[in-house]
Amino acid sequence: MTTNDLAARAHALRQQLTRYGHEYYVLDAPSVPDAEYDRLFRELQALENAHPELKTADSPTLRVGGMPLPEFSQITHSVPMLSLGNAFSDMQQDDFSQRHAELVQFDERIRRELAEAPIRYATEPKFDGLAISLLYRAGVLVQAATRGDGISGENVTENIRTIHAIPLKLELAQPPALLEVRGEVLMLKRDFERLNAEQLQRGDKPFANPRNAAAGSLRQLDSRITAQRRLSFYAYAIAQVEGADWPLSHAGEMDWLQQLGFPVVEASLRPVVTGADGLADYYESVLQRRAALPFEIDGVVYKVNSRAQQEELGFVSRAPRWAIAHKFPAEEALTLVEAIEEQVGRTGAITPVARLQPVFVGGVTVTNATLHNEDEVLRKDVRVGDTVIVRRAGDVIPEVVSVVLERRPMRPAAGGDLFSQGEEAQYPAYRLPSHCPVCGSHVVREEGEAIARCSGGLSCKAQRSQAIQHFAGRRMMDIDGLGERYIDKLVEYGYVHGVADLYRLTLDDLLEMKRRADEDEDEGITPETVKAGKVASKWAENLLQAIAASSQPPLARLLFALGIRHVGESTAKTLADWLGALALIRRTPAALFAALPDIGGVVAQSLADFFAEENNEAALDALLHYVAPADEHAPSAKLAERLEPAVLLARLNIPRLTEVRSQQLAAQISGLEQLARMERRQLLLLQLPAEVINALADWLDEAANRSALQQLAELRTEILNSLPQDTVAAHPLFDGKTFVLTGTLPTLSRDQAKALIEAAGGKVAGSVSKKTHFVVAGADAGSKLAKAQELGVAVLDEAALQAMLQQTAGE
DNA sequence: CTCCCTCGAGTTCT
DNA sequence: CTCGAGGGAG
Repeated sequence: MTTNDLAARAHALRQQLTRYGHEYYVLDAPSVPDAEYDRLFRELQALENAHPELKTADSPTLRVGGMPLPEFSQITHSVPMLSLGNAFSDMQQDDFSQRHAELVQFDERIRRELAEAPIRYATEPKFDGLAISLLYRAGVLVQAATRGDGISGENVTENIRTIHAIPLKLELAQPPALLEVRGEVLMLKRDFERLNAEQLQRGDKPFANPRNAAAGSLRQLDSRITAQRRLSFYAYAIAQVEGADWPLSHAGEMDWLQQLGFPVVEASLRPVVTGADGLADYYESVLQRRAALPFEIDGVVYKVNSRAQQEELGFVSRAPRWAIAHKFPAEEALTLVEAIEEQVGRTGAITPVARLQPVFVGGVTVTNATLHNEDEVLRKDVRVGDTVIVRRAGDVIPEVVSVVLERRPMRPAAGGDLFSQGEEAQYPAYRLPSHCPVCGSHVVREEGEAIARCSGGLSCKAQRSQAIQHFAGRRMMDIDGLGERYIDKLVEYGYVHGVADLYRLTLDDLLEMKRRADEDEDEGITPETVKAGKVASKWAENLLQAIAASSQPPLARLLFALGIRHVGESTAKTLADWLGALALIRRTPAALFAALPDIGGVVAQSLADFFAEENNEAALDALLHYVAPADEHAPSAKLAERLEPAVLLARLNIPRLTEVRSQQLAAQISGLEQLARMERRQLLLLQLPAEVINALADWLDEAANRSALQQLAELRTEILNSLPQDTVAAHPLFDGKTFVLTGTLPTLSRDQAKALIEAAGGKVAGSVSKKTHFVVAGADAGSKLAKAQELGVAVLDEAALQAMLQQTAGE
């Protein structure tokens, strides 16, 4: 055969196989026997292997998967994958009338917004699977991504290609230039059961539920494994279309998707209904059919059918206002409280946890449920030995709903006190221990706070171990391979006392620790031990490398990693941006911290306390032997305005000295240094109410206060002198303005645009609110643009932004 | 002083 | 994901 003949044959085979596959997997109506399909498939495979140049992006041979990937790459969604709001309250299984009332409310709200009636709603089941975005260019599947955080997700194209129900190529002579389809990957109940049977046969662990099985299968780096799992897909939305007409209603979208070859849920499960009654009928009917459906669902979804109306309704923060999820009541189960134990968190927070008799609810076996805090336990009056109703709240975290009092071992006497004296003693109400269950330190509950804390600080093993866990976390120092189990052991056996010790660990330490840990848990030495030794040394080498690799973190990550109370990712970034260097941050007094944006009295004091504490100082010094922030810089030029004497005075917590009085005071003195030297009689000359002056004088009479003020003044001068001298004055059009970026800009990346705006004195925020001054929108802008238009916020494109920036040069 | 929003912290299971 | 606390605006 000539090359042309071969190409033609390959093309014909692909067409034939694609058609047969569609008949089999989407239409569920095969027209040829499986053997015939297999024969053609192998012919194409052989042809492509012999002539790799004949391979195409839409070939059915891709369905068997390819080489394992080292990791998934990240993909930014050009249209964010939003989550759906849920306007309905959790309720009992069969509270029909309340459900109806809430639907009427929902429908009324939509009608009010649209000033139109009645409203037509497209409906569909809410699949319990994984949301996926599929991108087709010129009709060929080129990219598939998971939802991730909604903004960016993982590139799972290879795996998605192995799902036969997903077309690799659209059934159109003239496909749209661009089409982005959203839908759900899931595993049918029958495929789930078959997979679990196979898993058991192989001696592998079965999956807890179809959702986990689907997620586990899709997240395989080796797509050949994904190919062996029977995953299904249902499309439910279009995110982008170019080069074709976008249907005018949601139902129209669904019909079009079906024509294009996408599996969509059968028509009787997605009727277009009218008004609250229509929604209620639909809800009840799907609830009835739930068990008989081939896939798992956790509720239904209502969408305003008309796309024009959808646009009119727009978005609120992260969810469309024209689509809403109506979840079925969470499955509940009864179980026994075997014990109530306390966990000690990183900050010392003591959390009571109910240890439950294992019970299968909502797709997983639940054995623990948090009881949050003392008040919560008492409010629900959960006691050891009680039978409780458990459910998985928000679909994830197990929750004790209530106690079944009738089943309490000592039944209360009818009409009388709940318990007689003796019974009360036997089944006592819960009491939070007065001493930490781990280290025995006192448990302290601050006035007005819900949470009680262990006062042991880092001398408490639980807190120390979790402080190290936090330090190693992905968003902090990102030390891979250092899991909870090993950290606990390293602390327990005394290899690690503080975070600095991590950097002193040797290969021998790690292997010894692991050996001891294994001995403690398993019984004795197994024949596997020799083999395990090799695996262990690999693990230990990797870990040492990961630890070494973490020695030059960005300052913000290091600060976050220190685990200072009230200092999370965002506050750490503020500190790094504004103050620039750890050495400066370490000697910054509370008043100066509090002068920074989004840092108030509590956070500022927490910071100052942390760095003043000797143990922390020592630990930090030790750490700095091994770790140096990579991006330290001079304080931000913008700091100057934050260091105004009036601002600092107001943050010193001097009695009676309010914001206004601070300004008046600042105007009358030449600087903080002068104030720090003033005697009472000099203060009396100030133009301020006598009581303010007296309070100020009393405050200054405390030697500690006076020297703190003196030091603050000196530090202020020092910082001002260290500020970059050649700073251009902030751009008047940008200074203090808040910008929000959305969509893809033609030439600038998101980070570049952000840097430009910040350099000009502007602030870049994540979401649009009344306080936003400008929204910079690029291609495929999503909800933020809609929100901006809704709030009447000025919208710029990249060119307009550049033009605004250019005006700096002119001035 | 009172709202509203953002940030921090805690949590379960595979 | 959800709750509570902190920060800042009105």
